[in-house]
Amino acid sequence: MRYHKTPDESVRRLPTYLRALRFLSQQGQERISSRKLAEHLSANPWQIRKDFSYFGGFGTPGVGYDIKKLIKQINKILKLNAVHKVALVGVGNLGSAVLAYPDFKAYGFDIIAAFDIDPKKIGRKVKNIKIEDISKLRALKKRDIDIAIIAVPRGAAQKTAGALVKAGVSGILNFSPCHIVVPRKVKVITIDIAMDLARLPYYMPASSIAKSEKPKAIA
Amino acid sequence: MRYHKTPDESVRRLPTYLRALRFLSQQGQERISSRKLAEHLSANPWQIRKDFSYFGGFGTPGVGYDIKKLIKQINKILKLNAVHKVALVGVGNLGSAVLAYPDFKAYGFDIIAAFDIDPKKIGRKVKNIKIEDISKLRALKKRDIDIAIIAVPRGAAQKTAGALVKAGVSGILNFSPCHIVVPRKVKVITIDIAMDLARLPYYMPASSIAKSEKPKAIA
DNA sequence: CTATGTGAATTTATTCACAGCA
DNA sequence: TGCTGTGAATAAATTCACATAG
Repeated sequence: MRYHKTPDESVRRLPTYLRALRFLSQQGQERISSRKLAEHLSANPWQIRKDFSYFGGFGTPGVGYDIKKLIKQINKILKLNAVHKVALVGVGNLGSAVLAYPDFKAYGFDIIAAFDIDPKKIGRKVKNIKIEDISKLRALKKRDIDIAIIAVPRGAAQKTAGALVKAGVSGILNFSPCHIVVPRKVKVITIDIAMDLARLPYYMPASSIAKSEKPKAIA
Repeated sequence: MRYHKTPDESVRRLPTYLRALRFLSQQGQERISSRKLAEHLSANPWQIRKDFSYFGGFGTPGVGYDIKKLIKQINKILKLNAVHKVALVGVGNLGSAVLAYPDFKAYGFDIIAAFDIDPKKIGRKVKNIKIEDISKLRALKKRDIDIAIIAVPRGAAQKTAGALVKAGVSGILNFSPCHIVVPRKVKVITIDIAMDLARLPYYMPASSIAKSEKPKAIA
């Protein structure tokens, strides 16, 4: 393996490989070829092999990949082989759904703290986690929390992000529908459901779009 | 403007431009330069200009872009200038959060139907929408619904997708944590929260990762 | 004979640099 | 002068093709 800057796109694909491999492993499968894995994901075999090769090649020529071993390797690459303690900020509709999301544990994420600004919510327990006052947000680092999930209204998102950075997190998953600015050392991934929905119609055939148009024609 | 195949990446960025422009417009701003817009988004001016140029260039040299006009243009490109009627399938934690998500209306999406398999939920009203039996899912087309949101458990996702395709939708936003297969003419965008969270640690400095590791060292 | 791993070729996307308009 | 729009240059990602290992 020569020197390669790993494409960001490869990193983006690794979790989906992981998801598929975990599924196959649970089905009792022990080995898989890049071709079979590609079929399973609607992807191409050479893409998968290339992606793995950036990190060193984990397969056996003529045989394929050992699923369990591959899972371990990907976990290691993605730094998922240590448990990550996570704080949730904002226990509204979306925040509550996040708390109930079943898959986090499987990938090594443990939500151990939740914060809200609403006095009616503070002190209540959701999914065995006591909701704390958002003003108690400092010193997450002392509690070993390095990742936070922001699920507060748009107007509070940037302030929350600032507080989280001060509190020492180095990764943020942002569900608030806005761009947030943080120091370079902190990684933010924003999920804005409306943004994803908004690019769906572009790919849909025009004929399929229901004709209930607003009268907003462009000259 | 010559012939260009528009990069998919440009299409992915358009909704975020739209989000920023809507915000600026609400603040009462009427014009903006690519430089200022870029600052607002932590992006580069030339990227923004290039993105717009794929669709024809909407600005005035020496002046900048008329925000309202630009919003209309982007809406048109993304086919958001007609209302899209949307069905939600699966009214669990995440589905309920989606129903309550405030921004859909602003982008022209109207969730007018919700389906679930749980008899206890069927018939109940959530956010003014009566939950229907999932078996009633056929003929969404007749109700002018061209987009569906899947928020059912993993095991039911592929079956649901198949039913939706049969029912005539041509766009699917999939929240179930799995890859789903549909005919080429149907566009699927999958949001798997765990997948996004799973690539966060990769970008975090190793020193920041709490050392509560599982004893799963690789040889 | 099968399936990986990887340089090289190709395609796609980003960045630059500047011509031309207001 | 200030800012857009866009060819050309550069960089990044994907795909190919095949040498190599089991």
